[in-house]
Amino acid sequence: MHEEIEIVTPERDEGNELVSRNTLRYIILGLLWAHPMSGYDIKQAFERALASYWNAGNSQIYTTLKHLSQAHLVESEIIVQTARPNRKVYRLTEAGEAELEHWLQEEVPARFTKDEFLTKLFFCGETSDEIALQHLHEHRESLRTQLAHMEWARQQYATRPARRPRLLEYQMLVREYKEAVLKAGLEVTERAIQRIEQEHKE
Amino acid sequence: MHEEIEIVTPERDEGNELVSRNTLRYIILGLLWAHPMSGYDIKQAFERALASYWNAGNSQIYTTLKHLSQAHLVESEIIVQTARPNRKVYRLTEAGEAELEHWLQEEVPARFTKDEFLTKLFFCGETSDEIALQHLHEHRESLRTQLAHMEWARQQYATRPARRPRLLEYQMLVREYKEAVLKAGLEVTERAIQRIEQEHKE
DNA sequence: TCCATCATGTAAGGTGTTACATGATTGC
DNA sequence: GCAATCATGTAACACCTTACATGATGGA
Repeated sequence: MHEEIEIVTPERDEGNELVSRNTLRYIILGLLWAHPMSGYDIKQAFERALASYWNAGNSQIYTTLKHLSQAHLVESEIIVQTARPNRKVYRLTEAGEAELEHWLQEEVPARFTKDEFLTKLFFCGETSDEIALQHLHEHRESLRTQLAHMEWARQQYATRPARRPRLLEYQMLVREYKEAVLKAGLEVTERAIQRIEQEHKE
Repeated sequence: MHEEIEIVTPERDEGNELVSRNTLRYIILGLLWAHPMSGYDIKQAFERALASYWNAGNSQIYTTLKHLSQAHLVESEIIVQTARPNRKVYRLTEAGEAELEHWLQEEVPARFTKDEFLTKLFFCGETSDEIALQHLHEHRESLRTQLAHMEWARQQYATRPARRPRLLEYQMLVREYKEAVLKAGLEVTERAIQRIEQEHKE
């Protein structure tokens, strides 16, 4: 009896484009390129820096690491600890680096956009203005929280001495982008709230 | 021998909140509330009005209609046609209306954001500025196309005589929101392109 | 003749989320 | 004594995408 180890390699079609995108794989490769990390570290990296653009639960992170390992894109080493559970630290293999490089060059696929707030708001004409207002208020709160997080991130980037300035440069650009988009959304939301509240006072 | 018909009703937990969200279900209910429609019509409604906020393929639309039908939230009627394939037109049941109403009142769930462009840009410090620039150029094009579509939609809303002004009001708000967000993204993208191109001329 | 439109679907597989399981240490 | 943190994972399922299947009509 022997274990069958299934080697999962990303499939490419004739045009050398990935059939399945699995963004999470590449995010993990991108993170590991910067530093070798454990699954736990990766989850933390998401929460610190990436969560506004992409996020994943533990379970997905650990299973993806396993897949990457089976595809020989990463390799792991167990760091024995006494007072804490052992850590399984992953690093990129050469194949992993090549894979990441390929993803970075590849065009961003055009995908369906999905925005649950706008989708619900779209149908709010089928219910009362009170309900719509409540959604708008909640959304405003959410945007303010997110903007506060962006401000926090800005300060992090500003104060941290950059060991690798190129990495930081693009992370700051992404932060700037997200902040601008959130602000634009906030303005429209605030105007809408005012407008609807005005109509109801009259 | 008899067929077992599985009645799929949306599950609620004790707090009376939906366990699974299945936004597409509610979008379809929302569309059918306005007019009875066939699957084909729904696909077209997506392309005309909804695609910027949510979209779905044919296959998903037809299977979801089937589910909704099994859950007695919609009912269908076959419209026989001679020169074209028959149409299966769906309309809301009372249970369907109640379900829609419930969804409209329910808070928008906080979910992970996913933005493939920003995610890739985040890692562009790990590759060359040339590659980043190419992504930025492609993204700019995409934003311009989307903005053109928003302008088209604005004109549609402006010229169409509103049979049900409340429905339109919120659709226009959503359009306005999306447009503002796209514009904000375009500005940051254009600034970034200029900045990076400047650096390379020096 | 060839392609687009009308119209409805099935099958398979990839992706993402929730719930669950485990167990020691450190700080309040 | 209780909760949070550290640390890794499995199982089940919900959701989404791609590819495929069918077949008539009408216009370029």
